[in-house]
Amino acid sequence: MEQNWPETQKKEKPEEKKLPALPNLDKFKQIVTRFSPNPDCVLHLGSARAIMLSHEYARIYNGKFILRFEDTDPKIKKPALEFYENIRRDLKWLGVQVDEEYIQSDRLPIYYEHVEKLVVLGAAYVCECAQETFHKITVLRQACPCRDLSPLEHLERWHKMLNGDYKEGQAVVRVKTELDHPNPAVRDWPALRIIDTKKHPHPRVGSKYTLWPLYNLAAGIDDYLMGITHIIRGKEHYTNMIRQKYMYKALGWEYPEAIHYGRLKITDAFLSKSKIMAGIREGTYVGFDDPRLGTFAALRKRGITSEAIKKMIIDVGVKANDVTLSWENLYAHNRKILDNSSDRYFFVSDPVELKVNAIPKTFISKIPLYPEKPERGFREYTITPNVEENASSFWVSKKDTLNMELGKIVRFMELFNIEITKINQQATIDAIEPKMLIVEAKYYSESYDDVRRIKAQIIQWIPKGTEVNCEIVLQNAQTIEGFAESESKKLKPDSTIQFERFGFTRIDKVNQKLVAYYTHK
RNA sequence: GCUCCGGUAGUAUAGUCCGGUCAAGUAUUCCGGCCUUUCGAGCCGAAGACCCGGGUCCGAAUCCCGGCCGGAGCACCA
Repeated sequence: MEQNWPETQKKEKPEEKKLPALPNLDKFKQIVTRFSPNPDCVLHLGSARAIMLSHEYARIYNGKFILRFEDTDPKIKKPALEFYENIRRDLKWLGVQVDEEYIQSDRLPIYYEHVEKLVVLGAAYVCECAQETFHKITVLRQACPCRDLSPLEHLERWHKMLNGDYKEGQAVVRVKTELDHPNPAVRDWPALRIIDTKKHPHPRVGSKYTLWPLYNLAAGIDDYLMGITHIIRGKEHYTNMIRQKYMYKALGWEYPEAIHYGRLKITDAFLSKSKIMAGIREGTYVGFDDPRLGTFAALRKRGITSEAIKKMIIDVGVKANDVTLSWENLYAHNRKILDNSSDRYFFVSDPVELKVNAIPKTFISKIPLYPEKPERGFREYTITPNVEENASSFWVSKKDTLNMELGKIVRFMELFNIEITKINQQATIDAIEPKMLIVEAKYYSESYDDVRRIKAQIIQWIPKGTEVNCEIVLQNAQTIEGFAESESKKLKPDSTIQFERFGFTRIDKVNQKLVAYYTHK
């Protein structure tokens, strides 16, 4: 026992938050969890709880994690081929190891078998009532005309269903519950219906089947057959557990442990499939990875790491109340990860030309990629003043010129100090186009120590002529244009860096132009 | 409307089952300071919460009742 179930709640130091122990562990030989998405959309942060918690528990207990595609609605929540692979890719990115994978559209005969069994047992029946009629009757806690027919008659109806004698909407299989159950939604729930797959072909199996299980039948049977010990899913499924328990009882099965957590939202992001899909269709979003979306694809593109998401989810835990996460919280986790793995580079936004005169010699600036760890290397720039004027021009951020005034000493980081000799009226700078600003300075001194005491502003600089055009895409999809230093051309797409005094970004494209996505400060 | 579930600082969470050690812990945010050739990291400090009202009890964040607020379900969706 002790070995099988490592401690989940060690007292120790309160360093890493741990998940609470799963209930009734000793009832099971091996813990089995599952994540069961409908491949009708991409995955987003709203699914993170189900994924991370289910997977994490499987790993903690040396159990098994199953991915199950629930693609049994070819009509309303129609799956699409692209999303199966998409979901697998997202899970991989999230660091999830799938031990087994199932696709429900491959398993229809299994569901049919169980339906037949339930019908024979008298635990399910084929109902020919119109939907509306059925509800009118059950609201009154009464049996519909079909319910009390003999199992034999229902078996006959069932075979008619299999034969295709009914058309869409003409019959439905219901699982018997209790007609006086306080919640009308539980009373004789529908388990399987007919879909005209000539009109609505399934993306994987086309028109091969017309009888399709509903959620409670398919998920309920699969959870049992796959040996799921702990179901971790959203609280919208709470009533489904109650419904399914009737079927389990009829079949003599024991229902797994079920944990229902609350909805997860994040401020200002759309975490609803329908809104995402609508936005894509209408062209509001450039794609599933549009930075405004809460999809994993978008988060990935923005440089949010899966480790940060995992930490966040473990932090949130399994409570039944809804949570509205703040981006700041996610960023804090992510920053800790990125800070260590990201090299530092220079970026100037709204570049302003700054000419430095009276440069006494050629300077070679070796700038560490990561100041605290020189062993990570350097990038190097040589500043050679022109012979006519001993001058050289640089690009600096307009933002930084806002603080400049005549006579002020400013340090070019890791290069030299300058004194401002010419600049537009301070009050007007803000309104002037960066290109129209005229800023000049003269060389002041080289050593950092010279300006340390006066706390001179330390700014980023890029030698004119070496700049790389750079576009930074923000979370709101707006972009910032500027220049990055030339060494940034060596960066690989998908790496994350920090543009000093600007923020962390993920490199998206390195061509003529550098395209980066802003991650966070 | 009916059936469930939940309400601890800005955000999230611990504690609630088995009332006292909780004048409420932690993370993050915010604020102040230190450090730093980044407005990042790190360090120190400060601020900030038990939905409301009754009841039980020597004692309630924890138990009971009522209210308020929030969420979910009430599909031939998942």
